[in-house]
Amino acid sequence: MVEARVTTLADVAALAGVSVATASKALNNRQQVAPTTRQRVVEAAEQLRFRPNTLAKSLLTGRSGTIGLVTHDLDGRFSIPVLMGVEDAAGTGKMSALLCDARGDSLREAYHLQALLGRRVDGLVVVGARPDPRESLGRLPVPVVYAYAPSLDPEDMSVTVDHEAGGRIGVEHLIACGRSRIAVISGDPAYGAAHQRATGALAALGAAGLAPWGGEVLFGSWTESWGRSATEMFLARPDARDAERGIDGILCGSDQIARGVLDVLRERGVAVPREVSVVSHDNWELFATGSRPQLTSVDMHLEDLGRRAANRLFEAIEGRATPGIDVVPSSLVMRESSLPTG
Amino acid sequence: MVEARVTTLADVAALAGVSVATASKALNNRQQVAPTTRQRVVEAAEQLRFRPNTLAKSLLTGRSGTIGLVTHDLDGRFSIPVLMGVEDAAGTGKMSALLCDARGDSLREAYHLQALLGRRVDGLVVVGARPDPRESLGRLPVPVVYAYAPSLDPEDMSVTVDHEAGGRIGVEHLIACGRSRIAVISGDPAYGAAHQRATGALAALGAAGLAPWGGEVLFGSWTESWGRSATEMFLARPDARDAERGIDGILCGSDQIARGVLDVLRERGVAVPREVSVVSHDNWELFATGSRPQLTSVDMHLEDLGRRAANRLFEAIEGRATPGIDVVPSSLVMRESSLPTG
DNA sequence: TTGTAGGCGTTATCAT
DNA sequence: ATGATAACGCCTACAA
Repeated sequence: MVEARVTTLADVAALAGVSVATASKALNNRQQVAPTTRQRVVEAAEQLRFRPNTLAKSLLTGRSGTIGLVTHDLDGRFSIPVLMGVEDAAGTGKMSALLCDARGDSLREAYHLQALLGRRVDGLVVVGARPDPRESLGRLPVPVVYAYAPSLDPEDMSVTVDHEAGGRIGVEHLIACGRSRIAVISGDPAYGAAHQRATGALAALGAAGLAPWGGEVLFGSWTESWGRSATEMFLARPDARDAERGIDGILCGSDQIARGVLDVLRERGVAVPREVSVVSHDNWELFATGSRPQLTSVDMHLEDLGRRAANRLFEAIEGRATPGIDVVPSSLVMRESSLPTG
Repeated sequence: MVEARVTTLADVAALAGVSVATASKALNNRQQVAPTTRQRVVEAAEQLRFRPNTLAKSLLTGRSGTIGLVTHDLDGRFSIPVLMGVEDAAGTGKMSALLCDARGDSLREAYHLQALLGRRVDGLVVVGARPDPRESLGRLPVPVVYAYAPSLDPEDMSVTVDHEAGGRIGVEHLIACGRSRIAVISGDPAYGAAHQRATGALAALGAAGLAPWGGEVLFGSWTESWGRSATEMFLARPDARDAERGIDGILCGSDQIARGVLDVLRERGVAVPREVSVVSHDNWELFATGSRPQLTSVDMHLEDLGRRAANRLFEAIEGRATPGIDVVPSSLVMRESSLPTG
């Protein structure tokens, strides 16, 4: 399709036979213009498919109506929902989002930052690849909100997840299901989240006077394969399936891990949820609902997190900045892998 | 963090004790400025952390250095790699991308379109939620490239996937593995891709003088659950595991379907790939490598598709538009679920 | 080598 | 009610 020339307000004014000033007022619903004139201008604008040049307005107002979105794993599982939330919050207003993928590289991040600031974004949302706290970008000419991965500087604005609470919620649910011999399979120990979830789980167990089955939390990776290995390790213990002392619940660090767990349990003829109840983290629909049985999982509400980040940013842009970390509570999504009560 | 005031070229010029014109020349490496002056200007710029206002330049040049990205399923599996490719191609240059999620809603799409055109994007990439052809946006003031979902108008620029070839490739590989009794489990019949992949598969079978095992291609949905059901239907046939006439290969419409297929085959004690080889589509790493055995899968090279879309758009922006559909070839990624030869 | 002036498209102010 | 004009920040002739 060939491009047509871009029409300007001057074109509209000319066609309507008025000055640009009048045309501007007419189109912006200023009250100092005759109805008939306004009508003529509006028609001219429509006829010419006039679309005001936001850039010119921005130059004048100093506001671009644009925010910068810096992500660190566009291909990852966690950035996307956050981005959606941000986009959602922005879309409902008149904000647009410039997207950049820095891929965990701080040089690339710096480069993109320059480009965004040059485009005079009104603010920035920086989405981390992993939940671990990150370096602050420091003092910038526009407000910044750190999403998912909070900033190390408490004076910055961050919105993140309470992984410890996630672990707690998972265990509490298992206990509520009447389980007391609960094994905990966490993920990659290089991630703070793996430890925090474990800590929360241990706390909940402790509060009920329990200890994790097998004596300790297992760390590995966020993969199905690790879920399978860990489960096999557990089942290899002589008392694993003992009616009195065997496992009756498993908390997994992610849906993928849980997926591996379920596969092995099925192979070994362990009934889920009757014999062993399973709860996992992330509530990744695809994994959680594709499995048999479907997974009960802790949802981090990442899209909500993104929306909050955006809204906090908008407030900061309006001059009402709120330093500190905002924690979005997780919640449990119940499915078949854990039966409430028995 | 508190915001600092934004510095302008005038500030730099003032600090350096020159006119804005000279400052501009100095910073843009124009050759008509004394080295010492340039030095002073550069230092002033650095000291003030000067960052030229791209918007002002855009107003002047008529180029915003920005492209609009309209996606229809940010949460979906297929948009993201395409977006990554686009972002990648843009990032290497000096283009930035404005991201919008229209969520399959054409009203929302129109709304976002207005916003993007108002921001004077230099061009647009429209990414479909599904591969089926879509309505053209028609004549717009900037070039548009349709990615993944091609435009119905052949005069538009589109970059898409050859699903038929994908189906063909899958079957040809199975045949090359020595398989001849190949069942085909496709996906949701509401998707053109489901039919095209099936058509390609049938063509390849026909070329080898074969017909699909069971007589026809099965359509269902893109889920694991459907993969399981379909497999059970096949295995329920009396000759399914006959050494002479039984299934020895399965082509699946997606990795998720294949996942379900593998699960049931394992449960029934069917050895993969020895007894039955399995090939699927999409090559979604997470699914393809998490399964046992890992999946041989047809990769659509979506990131490459995104890059191509972006590059074609950039060419069009430069005035070298190339109407028509560009098809990115798929290729096979071999893993354990299909053994080459036997 | 440096500075002055005009203009990009829009809005707001101030005349008319 | 309408229009002329300045201003936003920058770049590029052209003049000095």
